[in-house]
Amino acid sequence: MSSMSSPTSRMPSGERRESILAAATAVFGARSYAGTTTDEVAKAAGVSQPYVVRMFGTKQKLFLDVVDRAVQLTLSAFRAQLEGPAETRIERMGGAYVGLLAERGLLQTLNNAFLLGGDPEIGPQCRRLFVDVLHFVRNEVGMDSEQAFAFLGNGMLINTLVGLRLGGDYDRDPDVKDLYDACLGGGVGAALTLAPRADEPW
Amino acid sequence: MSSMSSPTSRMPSGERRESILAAATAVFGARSYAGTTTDEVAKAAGVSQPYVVRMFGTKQKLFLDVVDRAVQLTLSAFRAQLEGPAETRIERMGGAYVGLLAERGLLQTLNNAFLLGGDPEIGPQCRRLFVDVLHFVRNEVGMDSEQAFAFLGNGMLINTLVGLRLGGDYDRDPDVKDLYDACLGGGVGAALTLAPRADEPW
DNA sequence: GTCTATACAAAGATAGAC
DNA sequence: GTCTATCTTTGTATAGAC
Repeated sequence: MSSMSSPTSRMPSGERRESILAAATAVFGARSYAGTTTDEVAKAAGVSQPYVVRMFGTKQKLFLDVVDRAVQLTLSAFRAQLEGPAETRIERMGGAYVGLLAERGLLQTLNNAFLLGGDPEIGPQCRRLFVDVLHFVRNEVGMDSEQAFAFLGNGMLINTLVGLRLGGDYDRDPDVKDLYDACLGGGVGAALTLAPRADEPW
Repeated sequence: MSSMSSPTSRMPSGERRESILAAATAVFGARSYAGTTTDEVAKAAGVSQPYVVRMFGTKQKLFLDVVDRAVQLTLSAFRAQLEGPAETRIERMGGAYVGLLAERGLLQTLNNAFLLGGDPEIGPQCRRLFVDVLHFVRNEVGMDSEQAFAFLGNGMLINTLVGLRLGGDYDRDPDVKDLYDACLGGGVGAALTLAPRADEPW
């Protein structure tokens, strides 16, 4: 077995790329875009810092790739719910959204991205991706304007609860409990299990 | 007239403090917590960088003061709508929320704060403040669990649209238009006028 | 109350070896 | 494909003058 430091065991570039993207999603989600260091991403992925930069060019490009992947994963999760009875479609999509919590940092990374509209390079891509999601729910899922509004608002509130790491207050504050229940319906249990706790790094 | 550089015209410490907090709100809202430099805050406030640090101790304390002020301003805006007919109260509160866009960066700063739940110092205070708002709408305004859920989700979606700076797409994309209309009701006009554009620094 | 000068640490990116 | 070493810039915070 090769020594742990120095050349981390070789890996096909596609797999390595995916594992760095997943690690970066966790770190960006917990620390924000600017608050993330390429070194922390590297450590989380088990590679060296210069290697991360070398593979993605710049931290900014890495972030853009992470955000794009996050949106594609989200759309895939939604698309998987298109088959099946239309009456419960939106509810199933909500469940799929909660399932995305299994991808550490994904929802929080999206919310972070959605705050960077003022950045000349990041802003335009984030707007495009958000509009992609909007077009998907309106045109492919067939939601009307009111449904899309409610669905997206629900999603953003879930992101907030997750980003705040408010789950620890669920059984300490009845108002918090009510909000979680209204927001997550049957998915509360999954959300509380999957979401990061206040004291976890991510 | 005293020269523009060197001792900026003296100002009572309370006023200076408030003007730095307002400037910092704009910068934090546009650049996130980690992405903000104390120097940029200083420039926006028209004072020197060391002076900002000296007045607030650390960048972190400055941020905590900014976030606290943002929540207090929000609660004040809501409280001002408590008098008047109960039937339209929630709607009026929504209007008051849009009015907060006049305070540059306030809504975006809040959303940024709500993503920092994993920070050992910032997280606990942000949870407390969010729960304060929740308690206010439930107990002082008297919203039921469903109303609070819808109201807060609506708010978070507004924050997202503002942070993304999606207003420029309002009359370019019918789906975006519908979303703005559903989300902001009669307040669309105000929102589009008050929110920062994609190319503005804040 | 406010500034200039500066010390010191952190982090992105590059060069080049294996 | 992956690492070590390092250059360079930036940014927080301190010291001390006015």
